[in-house]
Amino acid sequence: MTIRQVDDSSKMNFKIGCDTDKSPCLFKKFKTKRQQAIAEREQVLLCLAERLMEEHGFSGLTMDKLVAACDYSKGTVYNHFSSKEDLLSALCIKAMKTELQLFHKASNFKGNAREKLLALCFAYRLHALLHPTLFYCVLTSKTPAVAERASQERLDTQFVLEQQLAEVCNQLFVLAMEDGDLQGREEAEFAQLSFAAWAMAFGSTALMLAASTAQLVQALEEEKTLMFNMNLMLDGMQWLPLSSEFDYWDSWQRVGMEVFADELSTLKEHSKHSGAKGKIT
Amino acid sequence: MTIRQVDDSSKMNFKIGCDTDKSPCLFKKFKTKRQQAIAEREQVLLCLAERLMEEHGFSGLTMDKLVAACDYSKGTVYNHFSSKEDLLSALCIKAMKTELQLFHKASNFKGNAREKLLALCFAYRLHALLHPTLFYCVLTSKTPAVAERASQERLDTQFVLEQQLAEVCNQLFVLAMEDGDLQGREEAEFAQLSFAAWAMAFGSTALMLAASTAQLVQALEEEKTLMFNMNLMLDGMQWLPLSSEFDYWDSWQRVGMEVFADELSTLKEHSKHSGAKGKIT
DNA sequence: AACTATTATGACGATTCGTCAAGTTGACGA
DNA sequence: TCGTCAACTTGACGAATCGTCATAATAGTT
Repeated sequence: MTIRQVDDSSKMNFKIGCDTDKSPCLFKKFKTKRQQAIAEREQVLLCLAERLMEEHGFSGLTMDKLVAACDYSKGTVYNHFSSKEDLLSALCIKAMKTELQLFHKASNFKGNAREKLLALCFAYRLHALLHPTLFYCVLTSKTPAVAERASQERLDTQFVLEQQLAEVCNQLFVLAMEDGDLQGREEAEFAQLSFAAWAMAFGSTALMLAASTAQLVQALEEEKTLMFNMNLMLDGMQWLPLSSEFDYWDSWQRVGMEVFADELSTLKEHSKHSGAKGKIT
Repeated sequence: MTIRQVDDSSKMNFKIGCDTDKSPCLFKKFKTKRQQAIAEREQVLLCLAERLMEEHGFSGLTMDKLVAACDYSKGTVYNHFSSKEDLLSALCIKAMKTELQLFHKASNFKGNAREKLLALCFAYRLHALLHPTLFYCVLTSKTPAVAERASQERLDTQFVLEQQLAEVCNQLFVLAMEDGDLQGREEAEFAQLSFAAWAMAFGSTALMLAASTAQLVQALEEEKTLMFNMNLMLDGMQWLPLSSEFDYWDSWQRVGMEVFADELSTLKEHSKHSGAKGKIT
């Protein structure tokens, strides 16, 4: 199997088994029970960190608090995450993984290519609403302040996940092309079009999440706004069928009922318990 | 003792270019020289803070460092900014004010309504490139972690500025309607359409600024991407003339040459001195 | 059991945030 | 010019946090 990492002896003492699971389809390839236990503990720590952040807000996540909340000492925690930024980066990875799962679920929606893309956007917004703190976490991880202090391994993982997320979107353009819904576009343009879709979904979602700006758009129906914006842009791409000749609001609602019923009820439950909007502080 | 608007004739700042009450609280009327001096000092502190952030990065801005860098004591600095978040909020206001100035400049571009909207986007991107750290600053200020600890007065100012920025955009929709370039839209829809434009401009700009995602779009021509995305969406709105029948790339370049020549040369100068991209850490 | 490589511990120094009691300033009236 | 007092300034301080490292504990091997 894999050769043991004997080479880098200087780091050996300080780095524990940061699981080298760059490949998502992972065999758990741990030599010892010990490393296995360490990897499992990392997941426990991450869940704890996520809970701390959801409860006490974004700035309420502290290495000291995490240490106090778990059964291990500071040194042990620092063996897993070399800095607070590294922890953030790990949380970002966790968020992207669940996002990817939602994406895969969304692309199973039965419908034409454009409906599937809307389903993807539905998943994107759903994820942001379910985990608003993690959404900010992903944003923050792009900041150089974080990126510069995160371990290279995690940065690589982030990059891979980003590509996988983008690939799900790209495939829909290929599908639309095959179905004849998108004409006169070169395959080389797909990256550009895909980026446009991503930018619109991200921009709309992020702005709607931001509290103060919400005052400006409170007159709008938040639920419909993302779909509305995406439709504007997809019409601009001449992606058939156009929104004037197809009831995408019906599709949007069906995505919620047919694919994400569980998540939506969780969301309702959640917002009942904790006020109007998820706390992010 | 509260004689408010009596002594303004003696304190009038004769600024070239009729500055009536556009900026809400910059040129207030001060009762005493002392308060005048304090207000001026606040501007000095803000400039210092901005420089600290540009030099040492986003996380390099510290109250302690600011205190060390200026000639005043900690208590005095805290008299101006009640917390680090309040300072961030003040920087955000500063950023939005310069952005508003760029917006006004942009709307003077000679052309049809859609060209003017593109000019606005040009200004938006320009501002982000000129002050990447301030761009992140504005983003961060929307975060509850910051908003909850900023003074109410600053939050109000932010809200006013936000409305003014949005109003510049809204006016272009009115203009397009009057010119017959946008048909079949109710005025009630303007807020929605304006939000869509804002979301697209913000999403595209923010994603392109984020370092790691830039790897995904490095194949694209960054310079053209924002314009491309905006055109997709504006075509979707049926905002005439459509991009298929008008050379907006020419307009885009003319905006740079005719309106923002100075800023562009500053930008080039800046990027020469300090590597490829602005540091944000 | 003894030995060694790996992991765990928590006290510690360094930074940073924000406060406050004591000291200083300056506008104003006498 | 001087005294007064409200407003402003100062910097030492306590609390919280970050990250390190010498030392203790443990698992695996002989």
